[in-house]
Amino acid sequence: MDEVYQEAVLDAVAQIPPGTVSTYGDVAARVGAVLERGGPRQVGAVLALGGDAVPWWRVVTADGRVPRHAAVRARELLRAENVPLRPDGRRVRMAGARWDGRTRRT
DNA sequence: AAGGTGACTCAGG
DNA sequence: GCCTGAGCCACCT
Repeated sequence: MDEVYQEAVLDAVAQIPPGTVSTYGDVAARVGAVLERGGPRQVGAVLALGGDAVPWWRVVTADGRVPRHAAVRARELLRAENVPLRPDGRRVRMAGARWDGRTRRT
């Protein structure tokens, strides 16, 4: 199996700084830039398996919605680390919370 | 080989 | 703002 890809995704997610978020597409792009494969859906697939080991709640859809399978839980966690949410609290304010991938930890 | 499915995304109505 | 349809990548029947 594609352990390499899975590890790359989990690593990328683990590097998202607290208080910020990335989209599935962003993660897929960072991983894909190196491995030349995968896509947003693959990122989701990986998180579905071993996601509990990383801050999965910092990965949201392109329009700032949190993953539907655990939306409530995700909103709690995001709010807890001060991620800017829209007034209704149902979506993340992408303009202010989106991580650009530059402050990578080594 | 062909078709279905999904923690996705983008453009249209 | 919600629903569709098409595009997408990998995996399963």
